[in-house]
Amino acid sequence: MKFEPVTIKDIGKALGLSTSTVSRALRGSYEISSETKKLVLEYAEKINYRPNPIALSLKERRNHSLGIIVCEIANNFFSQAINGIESIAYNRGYHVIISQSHESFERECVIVDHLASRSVDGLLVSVSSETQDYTHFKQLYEKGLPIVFFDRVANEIITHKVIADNFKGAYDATEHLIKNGFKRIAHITSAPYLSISEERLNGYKEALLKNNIEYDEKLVHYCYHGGMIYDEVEKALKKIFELKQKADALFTAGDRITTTCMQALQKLDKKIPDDIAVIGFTNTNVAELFNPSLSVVRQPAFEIGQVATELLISMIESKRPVTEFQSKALQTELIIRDSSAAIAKAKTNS
Amino acid sequence: MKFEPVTIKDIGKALGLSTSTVSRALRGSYEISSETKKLVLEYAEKINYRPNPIALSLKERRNHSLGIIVCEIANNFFSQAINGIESIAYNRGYHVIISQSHESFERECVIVDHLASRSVDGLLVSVSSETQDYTHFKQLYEKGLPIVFFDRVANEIITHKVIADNFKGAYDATEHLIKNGFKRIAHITSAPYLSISEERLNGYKEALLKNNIEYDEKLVHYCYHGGMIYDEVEKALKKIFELKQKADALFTAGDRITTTCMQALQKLDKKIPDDIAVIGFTNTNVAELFNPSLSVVRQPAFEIGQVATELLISMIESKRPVTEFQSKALQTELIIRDSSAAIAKAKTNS
DNA sequence: TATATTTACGCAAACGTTCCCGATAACGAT
DNA sequence: ATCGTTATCGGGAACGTTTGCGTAAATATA
Repeated sequence: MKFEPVTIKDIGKALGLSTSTVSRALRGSYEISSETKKLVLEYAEKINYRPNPIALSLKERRNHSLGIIVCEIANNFFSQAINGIESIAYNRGYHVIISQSHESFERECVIVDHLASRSVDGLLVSVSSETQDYTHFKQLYEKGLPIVFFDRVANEIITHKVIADNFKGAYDATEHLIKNGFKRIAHITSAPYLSISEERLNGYKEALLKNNIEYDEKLVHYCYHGGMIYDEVEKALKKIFELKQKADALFTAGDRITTTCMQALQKLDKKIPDDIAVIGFTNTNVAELFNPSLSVVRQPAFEIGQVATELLISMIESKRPVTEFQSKALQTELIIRDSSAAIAKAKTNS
Repeated sequence: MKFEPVTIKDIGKALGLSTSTVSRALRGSYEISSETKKLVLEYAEKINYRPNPIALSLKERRNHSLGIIVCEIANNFFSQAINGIESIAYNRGYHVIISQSHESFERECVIVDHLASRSVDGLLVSVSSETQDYTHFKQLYEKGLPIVFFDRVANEIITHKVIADNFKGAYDATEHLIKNGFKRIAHITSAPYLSISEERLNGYKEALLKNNIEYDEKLVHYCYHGGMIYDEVEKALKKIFELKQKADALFTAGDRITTTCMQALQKLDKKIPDDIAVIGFTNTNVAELFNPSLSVVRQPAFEIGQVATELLISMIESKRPVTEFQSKALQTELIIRDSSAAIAKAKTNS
C-alpha cells in the first residue's frame, strides 16, 4: 500500500507559486503579502497539508525524538517512568521511541547501534542487568549524542543521572525490619555490578552496622536476570532457607525480584511474615491486595522519568557543549503493610 | 550539542571516489570492482559508518517504523501486547513508536495526527474508551495509511482486526460463576460503545440466558474511563451493594477495572468470595498472590500483538492494495482460583 | 526625472542517500 | 581500423523542506 501525502510542491503547483513562497507563507514570513499568505493557508488547510517531518529532520539534522532503553516495559517501575518521560517529551514536541533490552547485553548493543545511528536526538537509558561494559554508550556519547541515565546508571560516563535514593530506601527498609525485631535479614538483589544493586546493598549494610547486626554474606543473593527467571529466584530462596542460622526476614531489591520472590515463597509454602517477613522495592499498585499485604519501598518512578527527560532535552537544545552535569537522587517512600509486621515472638522481645 | 556523523560523502572525499560509487560499493553492486569495494568497505568499517536512516526514509518514502496507540502502557494487557508487537517488528526491521491516549479522545486525535503525518508506515491501534467517532482514523486509512486494530476495534473501518474471543471469555467466566452456585452476578465494564464491552456483555448475557437466569440491567455498570478513575469504580460497586436483591458475584471486564475493583472491595471491607465472588479479565501475573487469589480470564496478549503486527507489516509491504481483511479472535484462558470459589452456603445447594 | 528603497517573489543549494544515465577505457570481433 | 561489449566509475536528479541571495516591479526620495 502506498500513502500519497500532499507536499509543499503540490500547493505551489496548484496556486502557481514557487515552493519557497509557499514555505514562507506557511511559516508566516514577513516578506509574503497577506493575500498570498491567506491564499496558501486556506488551500493548505483545505487539502489538509502536513509538513513532512522526515524532510525536516534531514534538513535540521534532528529528529525531535528521544530513544528510551529499558529492560522491560512490563515492569511497574519502568512503565511509570516511561509515563513520566512521555509527559515531558510530548509537551516539548518530542516523540518517544521505546526499546527493551530484555536484560540482554547483546540486545542492548544492537538497540543502541540501531537507535542511535541518527534516528534519535538523545537517549534515556537504564542499562540491562548483564551490562558491565559501557563502551557502546561511550562511543556515541563522545561523538556528541546526548545521553541521560536513570535508575541503573553507568557511573563511568560523565553525564546527567537521575535515580531514586536507593541507599536511603534500602537503609529505611532494613531498619524498619530491624525495628520490628528481625535480626537475620536476607537480601535478594539483581546483578552485583548494577549501580542500583550496589547502592541498595550499601544501604542494607549500613542499617545493619548502625544497629549492631553483623553482615553475613550468606544472606545475600544475586539474581543476574533481575528476577525475570523464576528458577534463579527460587534457588536463591532455597539457599536462604537451608541456612543453619535461619533468616527471619527478607529485603528484596527490585520490582520484578520482589513479585517473583512472593510467588516463590508461596510455592515453597512459606508463611509471611511468620516464616519470613518481607519488604521490597516495587512500584506495583496492587501491593495492598497481596496476601499478606506487601510492605514496599516505592520509587518516584514518574518523577524520575520527568526529571531525566528535562535534563536530556536541555542537553539536546543547549547551544554550547554541556559541561556541568547533575546527579539527582529522588526520595523513596517506605510503605509499611503486613508482610513485614513484627511477629508475636518478636513483639514480646521489643 | 551536535552530533556530527560520517556520511557517504566523507568516504568518497577521503578515497577520491564519487558518492554513487561509494553507495554502490556499500551495497555490493556488481558494477564496482572488487578492489574498490574492499577499499570502501574497509574504510567504512574503520570510521564506523552508518547510513542515515532519515535520508533513506525520505528517499524510499517510508520509515520502517510502526506507531502504536494504546490507552496506557502501565496495564498488564497492553504491556504484554506491546512485547508481542515488538518481538515481530524488530525481527522484520521495524521500529516501534508508542503513544498513550490515556483514555482521552482528544489526545488520541492529536496523536493520530502527529504520528501519522508520515512519520510511521502503519498504525496498530486500540482505541480510547472515549472514542465513538472514528473519522480521524478513517481519513488516514482512506488516504492509504495501513491500520490494524487490536483489542478495542473500530468495527466501521474495514481492515484487519485482532482480538481475544471476548464473547467466549465472558461466557466462560459467567458460566463458571453460575456453576459455582452464584445467581446474582454483577458486571462492571468499560464504556458501552467499546467493542470489547459489547462483546463481553453479550457473552455474559448469553451465559445467563443458557442457564435460565434473568438478565438484570441494574447489575451492569459502566466505567467510562476503563477503571482508571477509582471513584468511578467505587461508585459502581456501591450501587451494586445497595441493591435490594443483593448481588452474590462480580464479573469485571478489563485489566484496570478488575484490579481497581479489588482495591475498592477491600476498602469497602467486603469479603471475597463470601460477600461477593469475583472473576475478571486481567493479565496481571500476580493474581495468585492476591487475597484471596484471583480467578481471571486471561487474554493471549502477547500473541494478539504478534498477529496484529504480522498483519500490519503484510499490509505495508503489499504491492497491490489489500482487499481481503481478517478478523482474528484468539482464545482466552479461564484460570480458576479462590476469589470465585463456591461459598459454603452455595456448596450445599450444588 | 533619476536614483534609492521597499515589497514580494523565485532560484538554487543544502540535508544524505539511491539510482538512472552517461562516459571512459580496454578489449575482442569484424 | 571500426565497432560492439564489458567493466568501472561519475554526474546529477530526486525525496520535501528551508533559506540566502537575487531580482523585478512598485514606490519613495532627491
